[in-house]
Amino acid sequence: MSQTSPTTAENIADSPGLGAPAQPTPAFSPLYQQIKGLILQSLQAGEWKPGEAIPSEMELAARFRVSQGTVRKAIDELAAENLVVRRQGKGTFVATHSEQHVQYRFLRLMPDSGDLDSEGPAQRNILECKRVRAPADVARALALRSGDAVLQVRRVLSFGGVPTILEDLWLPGQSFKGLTATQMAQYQGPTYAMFEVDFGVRMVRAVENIRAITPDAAQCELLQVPAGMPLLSVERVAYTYNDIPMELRRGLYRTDSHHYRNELN
Amino acid sequence: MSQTSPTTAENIADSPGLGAPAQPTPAFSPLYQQIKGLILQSLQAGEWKPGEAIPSEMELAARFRVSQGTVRKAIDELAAENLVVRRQGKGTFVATHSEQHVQYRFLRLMPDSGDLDSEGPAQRNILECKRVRAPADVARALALRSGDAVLQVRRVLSFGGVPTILEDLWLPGQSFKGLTATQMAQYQGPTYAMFEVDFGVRMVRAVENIRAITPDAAQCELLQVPAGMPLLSVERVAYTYNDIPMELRRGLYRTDSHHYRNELN
DNA sequence: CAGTGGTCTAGACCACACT
DNA sequence: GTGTGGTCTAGACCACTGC
Repeated sequence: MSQTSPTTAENIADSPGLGAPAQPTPAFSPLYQQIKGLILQSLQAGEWKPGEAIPSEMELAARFRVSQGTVRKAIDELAAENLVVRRQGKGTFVATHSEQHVQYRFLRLMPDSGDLDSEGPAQRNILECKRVRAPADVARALALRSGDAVLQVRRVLSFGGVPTILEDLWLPGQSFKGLTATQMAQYQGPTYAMFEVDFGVRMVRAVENIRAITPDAAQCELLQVPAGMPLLSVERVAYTYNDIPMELRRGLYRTDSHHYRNELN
Repeated sequence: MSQTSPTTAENIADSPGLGAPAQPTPAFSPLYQQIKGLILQSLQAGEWKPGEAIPSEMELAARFRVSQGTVRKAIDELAAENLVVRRQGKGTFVATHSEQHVQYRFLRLMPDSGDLDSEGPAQRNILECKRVRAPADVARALALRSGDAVLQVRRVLSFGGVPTILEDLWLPGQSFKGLTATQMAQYQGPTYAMFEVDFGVRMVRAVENIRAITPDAAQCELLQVPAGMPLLSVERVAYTYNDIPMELRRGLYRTDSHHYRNELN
């Protein structure tokens, strides 16, 4: 394929036999972007599970009838977005939360000295896990209808025995059928890893809105914190593939011995 | 150069005649990394000023005796780090804060609806601008010795007439000789742009530590906020090329009508 | 039109991991 | 050794900008 058609509005033929609904490709985009899109579809469709290797660059090049370099550029972007991890000599793997290397994928809280791992594993205390009808704000964040079933989990995270985070999670009832408090409590490793393994839901990005607030009496009690101590309110929406919101999380962080760290580039 | 020496520990000859102290290149790295390093040196040395175009990929390839593709990969990384901006058909330009496209380069505060620009230009009220001897904590953050001269600026930023941010800036006295309150007040556009234009200091990245705090009486007064309202404490260290810290900034943000927004990938 | 960055290819070789 | 990702090259053509 020596630079034949690609520049004008034609796109790669939808790979047949995959059962994908062949959604119409809107406009022109570079070949490697189209390849990226196709690989993305396979990731979403679960053709390769988190932690598994995807086909080699040569195989993909053959499948899509393009050169290896083009596939490479597509995978480069997927790797830059943390959807995929390259390992020299071994292959390219679907990213997963189930690896201790990336313990706290989205948690930006750090002890004032050292890092979270130096404080040992977090203790998770599940206070509640119930099925409720989504309030308006929760429904809006999760792109549901008000009143739809959602699971609500309330828990306290402690580091080194000190209660540090109080958070509520809301999850679409549809996707998280059967989630129980014991399941939340007993699973070893990141909560997002459990979502992958038990529910096939993989979070790929998140957005946080942060404020300073004064906790109410109940919140102070749960965090064993004196009344009036200001806390960090962190509202996070986490998304799966395709920008579908799959979790709303409202956390209160103690910031007297920890801080929220953000690196700006 | 058909793949001759590059893989073993040899590195590119230091480009002669540039006056650079030819600091010894430590170990092996891919060719494109070495090229990236050389371009970086030129950026640091000020061979091309912010906003200016750097030589074309072909020119750089000729200068460094490598292929255009190798230069391209080097520039790709520099662009990913926001040190350089590519513009198709025009060239590659040294990144600058002096463009309204990137108004608030490091400020993550957003109004609860809309964005900062929708609130019109921020009003800056300079309260103080004085030369002081660096306290221990400031000195540590700026990699100075305790007692070294630093400039301290205190100001209030208002959006739509509402005081929203109270912040103190500390700058190394050495690099910011002659900075005055009127200069801070009169300059149109981003403060970081003024640093570039007037002092030749370009900030390329920053790290922020965030906490919830209760302001003292003086702070409440300055922000015209009731006593006891919790505020976001944002401590930022901004770095120039080579990871040299050049600014410490301690800000207090109102988060009753705004929030700190962070996107996690 | 010429010059710039952007895309695509094809082939070579290197570094690494496994067997 | 074989297979994987990683680097490097050389050459072609496309898309955008400005003269």
